[in-house]
Amino acid sequence: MDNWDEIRTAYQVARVGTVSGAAAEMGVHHATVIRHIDALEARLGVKLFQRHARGYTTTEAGLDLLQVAQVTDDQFTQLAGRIKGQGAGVSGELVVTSLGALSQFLTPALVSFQDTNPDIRVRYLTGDRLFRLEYGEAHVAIRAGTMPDQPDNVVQPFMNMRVKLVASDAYIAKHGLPKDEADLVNHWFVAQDSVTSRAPFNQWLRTVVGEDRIVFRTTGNRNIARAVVAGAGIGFLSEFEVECHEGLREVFPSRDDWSGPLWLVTHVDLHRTPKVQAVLAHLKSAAAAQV
Amino acid sequence: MDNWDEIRTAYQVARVGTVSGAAAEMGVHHATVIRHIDALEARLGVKLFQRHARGYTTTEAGLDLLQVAQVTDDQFTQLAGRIKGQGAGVSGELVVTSLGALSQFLTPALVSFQDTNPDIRVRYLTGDRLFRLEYGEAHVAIRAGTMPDQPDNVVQPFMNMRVKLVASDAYIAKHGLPKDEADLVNHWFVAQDSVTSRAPFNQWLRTVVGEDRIVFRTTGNRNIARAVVAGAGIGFLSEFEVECHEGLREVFPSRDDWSGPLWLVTHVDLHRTPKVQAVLAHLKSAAAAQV
DNA sequence: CAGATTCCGTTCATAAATGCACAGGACGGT
DNA sequence: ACCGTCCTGTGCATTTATGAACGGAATCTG
Repeated sequence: MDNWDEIRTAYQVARVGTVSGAAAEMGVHHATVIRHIDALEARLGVKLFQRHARGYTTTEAGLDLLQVAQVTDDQFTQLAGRIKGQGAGVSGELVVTSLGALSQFLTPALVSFQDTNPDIRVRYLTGDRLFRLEYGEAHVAIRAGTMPDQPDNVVQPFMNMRVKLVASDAYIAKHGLPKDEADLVNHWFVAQDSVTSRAPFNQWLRTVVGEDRIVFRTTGNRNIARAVVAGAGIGFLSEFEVECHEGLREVFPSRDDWSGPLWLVTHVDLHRTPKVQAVLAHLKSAAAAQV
Repeated sequence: MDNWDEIRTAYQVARVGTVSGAAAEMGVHHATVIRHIDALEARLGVKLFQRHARGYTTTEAGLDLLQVAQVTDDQFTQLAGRIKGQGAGVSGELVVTSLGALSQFLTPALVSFQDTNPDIRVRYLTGDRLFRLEYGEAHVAIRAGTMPDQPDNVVQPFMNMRVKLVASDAYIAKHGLPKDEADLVNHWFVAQDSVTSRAPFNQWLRTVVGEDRIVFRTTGNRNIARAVVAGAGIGFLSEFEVECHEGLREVFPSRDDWSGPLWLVTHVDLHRTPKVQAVLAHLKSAAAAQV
């Protein structure tokens, strides 16, 4: 049973009772209606209508089709309403993904967004692997580093993630504070496990101190924070993470060339929808308030 | 929400996950699939899919469409099965119409037909007005008189309705039996009210006896039978009606030129269906058994 | 009873949808 | 790192479906 348009034509004829009435209803020529009916009946091998001078009256088969197609028509009308409304309003699911390090900042921003848009259901995904926008895994992604250049992605600058070089009180009690940059080579550090990290502060660290001074390597910002707190060494933490740990002190004032840009990335197919636009605006205003 | 074919295309894409897969499924070119999706999305104003190199993945709107169209597809498949099966099998409603005079013969024939086809629901309509096949009021009609020549009707000879010239015992006791045809002018008759009746036996009666010998006219074969039984006069009754009344005697042996042909009439749109063919065969065999 | 209306049904010109061929990109295996 | 495969996307030729016009039949109406 392919060719649903012919079913729709037959439905209209069964509903209205005449070919010309159905043709006017659908805005097509009545010859088209006749052709659809003939084709459908030929394929089914059963007459759906009895033709006479006053119009078409349904056979039993046509009556069956009428009832089924009536339901279908209602279903499709409701579906169209839902889809159009969904595109217009700000509702449904909203999936945002980012590096785990940003959860301190993003979580409250997303909560307040959900608060102002009660029809939204937020899913905030963080993880080591990159969630891919092009597979529909997220509506909005926050990416760090150099500007992404995926062809189907819409990229906007978001904010700078300030990082601070901090040490715990326990570490300072044991090794003291570095006097200046040159003194850093005499200290111990905690850093990202991946040697190839392209984050600006990691590159800076690699140029200033040798690899042998990095005594603790781990994966994930959370583990780095724990290691710093435990006194394993000096390390870079985002300003959000510094705020939520006790006993951390900044060993140097933040340098601008440490901070890497963050990008708001959306898929081109979703970028124009009001929902995505709304959350983008909300996140940007939250970022502005942060500074 | 017109153009149900595009919905079907979108449904297949949502189900399969790729444009080319859906195109192969439907036996069309993948360019057609792309065009359908684009047109549907443009009309809805919402993206149904996110495009990427591995295929199409549904958005929320596309998922909604998938679920609705899935139901529709099932419904249409079942509908096609019902309609095709209905065309193939002998089931459903069967509407037969005839003159009331034939109910004595037709009713048992239709009962036995329903007995051998339990899925049949018989509606046997008799009435003064002619039920019109072209409006779908009946599947099969039994007509008397000259061969009908409606353009959309299929006409087959059915049987000859034997009529007998009978009188009641009460009449015979009063007036005696006619000795021969010439003696008929001395008797009294019961006949159809309509002077213009074209039934052969009525025409014969008009030529043999004068109008003034017809002392009782009424409408409907049933009333004629009652008048004859009551002794009002001699009258023509079908052989079926003679059988079910007591005290009637044939005044002459039946003449062949009294009997008028009966016709089985079906609408051309229904004539080829197995159901109609089955009932036609059954009625013909019943007529043959009658003779 | 005759004109007017409203249907259906068919033929031919036209517009629209379809198929084809090719290009470009992404992914996976060797 | 390269090649093969599978996917999407687009311009062009063709088939297909559609629209316009006419004819015919039945019904309604005054």
